[in-house]
Amino acid sequence: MIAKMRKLPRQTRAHQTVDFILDAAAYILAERGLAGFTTNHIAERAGVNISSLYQYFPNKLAILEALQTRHIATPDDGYAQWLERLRDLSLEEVVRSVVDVALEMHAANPTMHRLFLDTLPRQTRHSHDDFEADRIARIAAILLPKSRAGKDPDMMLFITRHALTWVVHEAVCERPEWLTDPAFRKELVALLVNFLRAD
Amino acid sequence: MIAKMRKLPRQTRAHQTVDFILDAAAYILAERGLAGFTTNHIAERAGVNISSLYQYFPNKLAILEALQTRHIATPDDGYAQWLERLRDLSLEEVVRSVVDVALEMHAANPTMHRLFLDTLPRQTRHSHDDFEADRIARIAAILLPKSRAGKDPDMMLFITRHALTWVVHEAVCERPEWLTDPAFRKELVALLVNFLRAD
Amino acid sequence: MIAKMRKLPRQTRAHQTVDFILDAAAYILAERGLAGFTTNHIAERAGVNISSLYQYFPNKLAILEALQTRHIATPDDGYAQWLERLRDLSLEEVVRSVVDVALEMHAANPTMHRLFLDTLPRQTRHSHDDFEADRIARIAAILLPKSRAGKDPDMMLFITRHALTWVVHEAVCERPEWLTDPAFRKELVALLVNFLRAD
Amino acid sequence: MIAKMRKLPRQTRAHQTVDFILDAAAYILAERGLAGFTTNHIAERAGVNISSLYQYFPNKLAILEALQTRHIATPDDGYAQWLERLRDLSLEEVVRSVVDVALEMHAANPTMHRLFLDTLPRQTRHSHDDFEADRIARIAAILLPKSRAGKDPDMMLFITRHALTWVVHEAVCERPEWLTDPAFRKELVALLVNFLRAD
DNA sequence: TATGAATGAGCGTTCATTCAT
DNA sequence: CATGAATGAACGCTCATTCAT
Repeated sequence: MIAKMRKLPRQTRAHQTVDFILDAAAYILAERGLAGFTTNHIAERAGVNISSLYQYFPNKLAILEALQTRHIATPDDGYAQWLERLRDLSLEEVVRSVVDVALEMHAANPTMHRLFLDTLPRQTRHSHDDFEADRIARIAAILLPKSRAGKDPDMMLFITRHALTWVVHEAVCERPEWLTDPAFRKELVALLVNFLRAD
Repeated sequence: MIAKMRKLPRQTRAHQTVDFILDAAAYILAERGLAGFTTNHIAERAGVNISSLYQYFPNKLAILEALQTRHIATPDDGYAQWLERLRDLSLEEVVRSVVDVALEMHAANPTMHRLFLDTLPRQTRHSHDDFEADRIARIAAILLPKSRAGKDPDMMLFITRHALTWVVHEAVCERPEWLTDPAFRKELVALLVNFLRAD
Repeated sequence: MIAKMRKLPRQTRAHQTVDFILDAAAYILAERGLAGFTTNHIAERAGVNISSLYQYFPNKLAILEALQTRHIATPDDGYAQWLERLRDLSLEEVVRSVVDVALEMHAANPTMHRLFLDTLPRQTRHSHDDFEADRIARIAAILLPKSRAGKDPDMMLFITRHALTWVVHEAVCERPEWLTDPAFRKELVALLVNFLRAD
Repeated sequence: MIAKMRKLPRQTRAHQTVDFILDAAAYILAERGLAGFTTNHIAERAGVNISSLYQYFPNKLAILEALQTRHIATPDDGYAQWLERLRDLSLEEVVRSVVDVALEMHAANPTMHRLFLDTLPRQTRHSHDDFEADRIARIAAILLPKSRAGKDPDMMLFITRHALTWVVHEAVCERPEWLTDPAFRKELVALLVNFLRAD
């Protein structure tokens, strides 16, 4: 968010402007899709002049990225601690915790998550997934030692990661109510635990 | 492919033209993404006049859809028979068979599959997935009786379906070589069987 | 109609083709206006191939002209005789006769006449009016000697001619039922007779 | 002119742009007819970017309408007063006054009036004539009581209105010099007075 | 800092017309 | 004689972006 912005807003008024723009951008993206996602429309909807928009964002893509970035919780200290605590838990407890986090993350603002999943092609989709991947990778590093010894740990990791991610993603799009349903959480845990624990 | 075409090519020359157009469309989509997917570029690349393009396709979207349709194997008689034969198999055997089919389908032309997954947003993606969904749904109807009794069969089905689909999709995009790797197939089977068979 | 056609249809089948084309042209003109009056649409509506159309008409304009020509009664022998007979009548009788002819001409196919008046700009409107003008001019040559001596006979003629023509035209467009109403005819006669006769 | 514009020009520079566009539009319409009346040509001739044109006019038709509107004198207070004064005049004086106004209106800018009459089909012609119709209708309300009692007053009105309008229109197109010729005015008055006063 | 005005490249699409069969 | 296929020029219009106030 910082990296790609032309200049940082120094006054609160400017902060507002940026927020207006991003809100408008979200609205436009939702309402008219990626094709209708035009700087002119965004500016108009935001009630700011198109030139003002370009004062904060160097180009259209930057808006899209800022939009995505705004909805990813940046990992903080709490995260590191949480990660640390996982080490001492059982496989099932770890998985349960991970699944919980994934569900919570998406349950927080499912419409926004869905927006990106629905309108953006894979290529355009922002680091979001990278972030997630990274986190899950770290977690996996904790998980693997607790799991059966598969031939190719990378492969197990890959499957675990994407199965979880995408089943949640599909739920975001098609069964958002499940995101807070304990039964769903239980099934997800079953899916992963049984896979990792092995036969 | 037929449905959405403006008029059917009658002469072989015309058939060629349509093929050129679709080939070019694939090329353009791969090379410049959905944003660069313009009728003018497609026509130019195809070496046909833009008007010829519009003689066969009523608009841009139709080309995209034709492109997707061209790469879906239409279920045939063999499919029905195969489906029938599943009934008498064990859970594990059924899953194995299903996973095999999924892998084969994508292994056949992974670049093409990836093309769509990478460049098209969910919304634009054609019935392909619907097809797949339908098939997997039928299969699931066979699978469920052989599985543990979950609280919500719909949920189990949902998870099974998307876990398989998307792990394969991600493999298409990032580990295409796995599509023919027996180890990958074995892990996938493990994922699903252990989930369905229960805890 | 003959003059501008590329080749004369020799067989009855060809005659039909030409008729189909003109019928379709009329339909298209009525339904989509002059802007939608395209050779492709006409051919399609006529059920003939576009190339066949071009075998009979050298270009689009020719169709439009043929269409207009088809609906002008070409002056024949009866006309000359009728004209001759006018010479011996009184002013009022002549005017009555002229008004009758004008009304009959337009009453015959008012929708067609209206079509041209509504959709074609003055410039594009075919010789129709020229024809009419010519006839009315001849008639005027008979009328004038029977009328008062105005300062500028050309002017009187101009006014008489256009007043009649356009009042009828407007009636065609907005009060087609008047075209056969004796009261309307009587008023038109009054308009012209009182103008020509008097003070 | 205001109604159909996308946004109002705020700076004088913008005002100029709009004027340039309308001037160019008039030129193009005159020079190449309605068929050649393309937004690209207009913009080029106006020396402004095509996008600027679209910033002020939502589409091609709007330009045409603005062009027509620009040349209709909007009825003002003077008009109402003039109308009032007619009430106390004799039939002949009223008609004379009305004819005068009609002639003056068209004499003011005959080429412009001709432009519309020649190039635009009836359907496309703007409210101009409606305006005129409305005014003449009001006037007719004053005229009729002073006239003979015809069977169908609506019919008399119709004839009076269109005879005047179209004879003037034809004069605009073919005898513009007559618009200021007292003889022409006298003949027009004769046409209408003798019709209304009756036989 | 924010606004109105301007711009050029390009897009999707249709048209009148001609060529090959 | 009639058809299917092809073509190039043009059209209306929008986009992301920059300049002048």
